Amino acid sequence: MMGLTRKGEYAIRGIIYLARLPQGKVALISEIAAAVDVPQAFLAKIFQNFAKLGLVSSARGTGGGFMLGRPAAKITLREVVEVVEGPIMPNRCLLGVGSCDRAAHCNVHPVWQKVQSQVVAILDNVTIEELAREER
Amino acid sequence: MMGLTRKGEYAIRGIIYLARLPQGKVALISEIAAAVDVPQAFLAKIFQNFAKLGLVSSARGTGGGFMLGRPAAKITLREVVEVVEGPIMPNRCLLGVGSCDRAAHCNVHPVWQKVQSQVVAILDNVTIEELAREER
DNA sequence: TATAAAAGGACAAAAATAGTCTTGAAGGTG
DNA sequence: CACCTTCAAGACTATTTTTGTCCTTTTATA
Repeated sequence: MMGLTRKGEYAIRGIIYLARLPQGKVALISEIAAAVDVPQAFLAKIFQNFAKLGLVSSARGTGGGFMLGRPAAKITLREVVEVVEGPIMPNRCLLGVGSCDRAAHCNVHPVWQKVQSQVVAILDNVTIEELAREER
Repeated sequence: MMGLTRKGEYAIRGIIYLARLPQGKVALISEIAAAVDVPQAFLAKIFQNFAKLGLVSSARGTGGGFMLGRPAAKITLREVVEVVEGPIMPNRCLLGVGSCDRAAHCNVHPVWQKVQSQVVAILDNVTIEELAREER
């Protein structure tokens, strides 16, 4: 329960790979996919999403490829996860008005709200730069 | 992402219904299902799990039905959720040895560990008794 | 123009979720 | 005992989500 899907894992692995590259270096999707052991076409989709959101920048044609769209220290784990998994949402109830007619008189609601904000807070506080650091 | 399934929602609704019953009163699965608006056969499965774990006690035959297996104040939301959804597990990595060969040198790992323990802590601190209280 | 790459869309397979149905077992009642 | 009531258990089915694949188009470079 409450689990990241494979897509989420792949996304994290992929962007960490980019973050570990020397400044200014671009990487082909084929290279990234091979390096982080993810089906290339699947990873390509994920990186398309990244690109649309500006998390990575992409260039086509010879010499093209992907690089981070901004410094790794400015990309949070939350962003990466939410791009592919959607908003962190422990329960439908939290979707908003109308989605849970019970919301008004539902004591469980505030619990999920708390869960959500705690998880968001944790993931917001982790940057890709930290995750990319090689340490032991 | 990170979401409760319908089964989880149903489980919570169902056990709260039980908790709101007067002491010692038993409820038929048909009654509960109608009251909380859940397919009866599906809810029956959920309650079978509850019974196996002792969260509810069940009796067959005329006059049978379900009641809480212990005081609502002694049943945590975490227990209820985990019975039907399995352990709270934001990432496969946390499953244990061998499940993630990256674990040893993976900086993301501790983040999921933190998420897990935070969520568990929240859900452990909420009892069904609290959830069953009618207030406004 | 030919080639290299990402973008985008349609499709397909597999797994998880959500739910049904049928039969069996246990317990009461006349 | 015969019969009815209720939960238990397992097999089955349908739907949705996840996890991919493949093919065509667009953009860029040489």
